[in-house]
Amino acid sequence: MREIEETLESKGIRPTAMRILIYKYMVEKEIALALTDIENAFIKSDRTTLYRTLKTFEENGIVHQIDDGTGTAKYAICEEHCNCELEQDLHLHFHCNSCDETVCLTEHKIPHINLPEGYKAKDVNLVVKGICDKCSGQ
Amino acid sequence: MREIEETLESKGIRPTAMRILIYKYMVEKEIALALTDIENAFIKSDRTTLYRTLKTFEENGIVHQIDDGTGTAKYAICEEHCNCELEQDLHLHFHCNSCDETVCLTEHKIPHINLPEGYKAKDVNLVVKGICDKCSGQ
DNA sequence: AAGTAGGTGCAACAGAAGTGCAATTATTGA
DNA sequence: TCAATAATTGCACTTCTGTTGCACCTACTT
Ligand SMILES: [Mn+2]
Ligand SMILES: [Mn+2]
Ligand SMILES: [Zn+2]
Ligand SMILES: [Zn+2]
Repeated sequence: MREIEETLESKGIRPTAMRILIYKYMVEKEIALALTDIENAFIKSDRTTLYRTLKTFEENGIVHQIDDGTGTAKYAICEEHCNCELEQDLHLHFHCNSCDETVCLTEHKIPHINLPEGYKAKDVNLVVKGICDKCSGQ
Repeated sequence: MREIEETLESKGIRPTAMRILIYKYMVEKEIALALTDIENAFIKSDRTTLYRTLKTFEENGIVHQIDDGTGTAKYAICEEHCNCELEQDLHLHFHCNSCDETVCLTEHKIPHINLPEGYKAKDVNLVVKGICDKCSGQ
């Protein structure tokens, strides 16, 4: 708890009760979460607060946003020393068509992509869809 | 014109006036288009018609849908012998942060991605963002 | 020409994202 | 300590994209 407070403070944001709870929840879940997911977990709090909390987290490099192709944005806690606010977040994401969960595969970095003449890459997004380990293990 | 009719018929859909015009428009544009883009180009036609036309096109392998990370779906004409209805569409897409256009880089196939034990890939989406050739050439 | 299947237009709805403003809570410093 | 100030939260409302139901129209079939 104290640890989470320090993490938030170290990233320059004030560790309010709400923020600590949301951070804790996201760490425990281990999968990427949509605003709606968090909304359902914190029914006593307002959507806008959760929305702005995620935005603040993102702006301060606490979470990164993931576009997994489902149409709704997902968010996941950044790794310890990730600096995705500065550079791009290089790991790939996996979306399971069976359980509908999206996870960060932080160990799996995105390979270098070469582009035609004149194109300059700033960011790369790689999402693999299929069946996750939990679902294929049945 | 006759050519477009034949293309549509060969894919099993009726070549109505509307469909021919939309197909023609998408071929000429050469970039991936959102429903709204097409809507603005065909103000006399209804959103729903355009929406369902794109859906029909997609279901019959005439266009493929692209999620470029902007939050709105884009559509682009499929290559001559692409069979993205059956397998996944393997080329990568590029979104320019300057002109906001998304293009298919059909020559650039997505490299093989290896996944952790238990994960099974069915589809891969790779989007590179940055500055396109037209915009960097200035 | 009548019947039928497919295509189109209108209206309405759902969900996600985003904004303005007032109320509340936390921090500052006199 | 306590008023002033700044940050955070909650409520209401809007916009945008995607989607569906239903009625009407149009084009093929026999
Ligand atoms: Mn991630
Ligand atoms: Mn493409
Ligand atoms: Zn799964
Ligand atoms: Zn450009």
